[in-house]
Amino acid sequence: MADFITKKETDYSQWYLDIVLKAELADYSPIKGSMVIRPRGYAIWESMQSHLDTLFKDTGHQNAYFPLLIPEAFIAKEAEHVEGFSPELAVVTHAGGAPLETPYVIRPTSETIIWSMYKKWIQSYRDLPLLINQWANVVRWEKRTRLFLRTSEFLWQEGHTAHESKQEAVEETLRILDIYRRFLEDYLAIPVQQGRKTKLEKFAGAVDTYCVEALMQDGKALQMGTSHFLGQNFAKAFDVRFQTRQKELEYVWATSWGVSTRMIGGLIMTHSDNKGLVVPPRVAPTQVVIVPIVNSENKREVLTEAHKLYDQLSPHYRTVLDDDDTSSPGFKFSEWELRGSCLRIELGPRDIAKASAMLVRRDSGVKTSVPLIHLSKEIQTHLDSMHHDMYHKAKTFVDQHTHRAHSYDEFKQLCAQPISGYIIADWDGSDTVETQIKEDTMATVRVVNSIDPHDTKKPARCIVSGRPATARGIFAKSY
RNA sequence: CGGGGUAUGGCCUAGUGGCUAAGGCGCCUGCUUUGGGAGCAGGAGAUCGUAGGUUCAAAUCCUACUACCCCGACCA
Repeated sequence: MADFITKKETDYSQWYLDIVLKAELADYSPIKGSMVIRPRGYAIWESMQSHLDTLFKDTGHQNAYFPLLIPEAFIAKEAEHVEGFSPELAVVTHAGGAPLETPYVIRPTSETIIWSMYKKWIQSYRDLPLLINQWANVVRWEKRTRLFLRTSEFLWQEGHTAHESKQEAVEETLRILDIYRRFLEDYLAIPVQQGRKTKLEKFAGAVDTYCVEALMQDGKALQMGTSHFLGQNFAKAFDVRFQTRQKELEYVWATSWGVSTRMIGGLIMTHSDNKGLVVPPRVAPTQVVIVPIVNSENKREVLTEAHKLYDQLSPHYRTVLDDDDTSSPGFKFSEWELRGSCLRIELGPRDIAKASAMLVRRDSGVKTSVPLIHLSKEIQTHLDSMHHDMYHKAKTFVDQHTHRAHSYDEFKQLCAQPISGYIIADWDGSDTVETQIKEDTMATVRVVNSIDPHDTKKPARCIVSGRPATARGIFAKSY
C-alpha cells in the first residue's frame, strides 16, 4: 500500500491523479469535468463489462439499448426524481439549426425513457418479469469532478426490471446487490460493506436504495454500486399496469441498479502503491509481461526464447512481450510496475542457461526463479494467490480501520483521526441526528443495517439524542 | 459560487527589472550499451496564458480577463 498515511489530503489526491495519468488510464478532456478513457483504462472497463454481463445473463437478464436524449417532460413525471436530478441536467435546446419546441435532456439515468417504453410492452403477468440491462453513457453536471470517481459524463450499466409482486422486486434488488458484492470481491479483490441507504442518501425516486461501499486507503468510503427498490413509483408515473393472475389491474413493481467507471477509480485507490498501479489479476489488461535481457552476443538466442515463451503463454494469459531494444531492462521494470502488470518474467542468459525464468510479482515484489517447463502452471498459481493476497490485504486494512463508537465524543474523536475509516454507531434513525453528525464531523451514513438483538444486552441508544436506537449505521467520510 | 494555487518548447522546471530566456526529460541522427529508470557526440523545438498599463528597458512590477489544479458548497 502507499505510504502517504501521515500526509495531507491533497497529497493523496495527487498520488491518485498521478497514477491515473502516468499509467495512461485516462486523461483530462477538453470538456471540463469529463475525461478521456485511454486504451489501457478502457481495457479494464471491458474486462469488468464481460464479467458482469456473464453474471447478469446467468440470472436471466438481457441487454438492450435506449436513446441518449430524453424529453424533458419525462423527467418531471416522478416528483422526487425531477427534484433530485434537475440541478445536474444538461439540456439540448437547439437541433437542426433551430430551437426545439420541447427541449431534451441528456440522460442522467434512464428510468423515465425506459418506463415510457415499458408502458407499451407490459400488459399481462405473462410479460413479467421484464429483466433488462443497458450499457450506456450518462451525463450529470456535477459541480466538482474527479477522474473516474465523479465525471460529468461516465459509462455504466443500468438494469431496469419490472415484476408482478413487491416481494419479487425486493428479491431482485437484493439479488443484484449480492452480484455486485461478489463481483467486487471475486474479480476486483475489493472487500465491501453492503446495506441500505438512509432516506437522505437514497436515490431520487426509490423506495429503498441498497448499496455496496468500499474503503479507500485514505480512510474515505466510496460507493461502488447501487440497487434500488422503486416500489410502484415509476409504474404510477408512467401508468404501467398489468392484468394479474386474478384478472385484476395492478401497477408493476420495479427495480433499477447500476455500477459505473467509478469502480476503476475505486480499484486504483484500494490497491495501488507508491510505484504505481496494482490491478487485480482477473481484470488486469496485462497479466504477464516478458522482459528479455539481451546483450550483443546472445541477442538472437534470448529473443528466440522470449518469442517461444510468448507463443506458449499468450493463449492462456494476457501477455505482452516487451522486446523494444531502445530502452533498458531497468526502465522497463519501472514502467511496467507503474502500469500495473501483475507478473513480470525476466528472461536473460543466466536464466536460459538453467532453462528457467525469473518471475516477479507486482503486489509483493517477490522474485522466484521458475523452470520453464513449470512456468505456465506457476503463473496461474501466482495470479490466483495474488488475487487472494490483494483481497486479504485490503480486508485487513478495512478491519484495522473499522471502529465502534459508543458515545458522540468517541465518534468525534474517531472522525478526527488521520485515517478515520468506518465508524459503527447506533442512532435513532432521525434526519436531524444524521444531519447534525454530517455538519459536526463531515461523516455520513454509508449503509444502515438493522440492530441484531443478540448483540447488545441492554437496549441500544442513539449516540447523539440518547433516544432508543432504531438503526446501526456504518459512518464514514466519503467521496 | 466561495477559499487557495498554477500558467515559460511535447512534459517537468530555473529565471523576481538589464546582453541572444537556462536546464532536465522526451524527440531526431550516429556510435556504444542492456540483470533496477544507460553513456557520449551532434540536432530540431518558445511570439514566456490573453489584453492593457508602469518603465530607457518586463517572463519578472501593476490591473483586468481566461484556463486548469487543489480544498469547500453540491452530488443516484
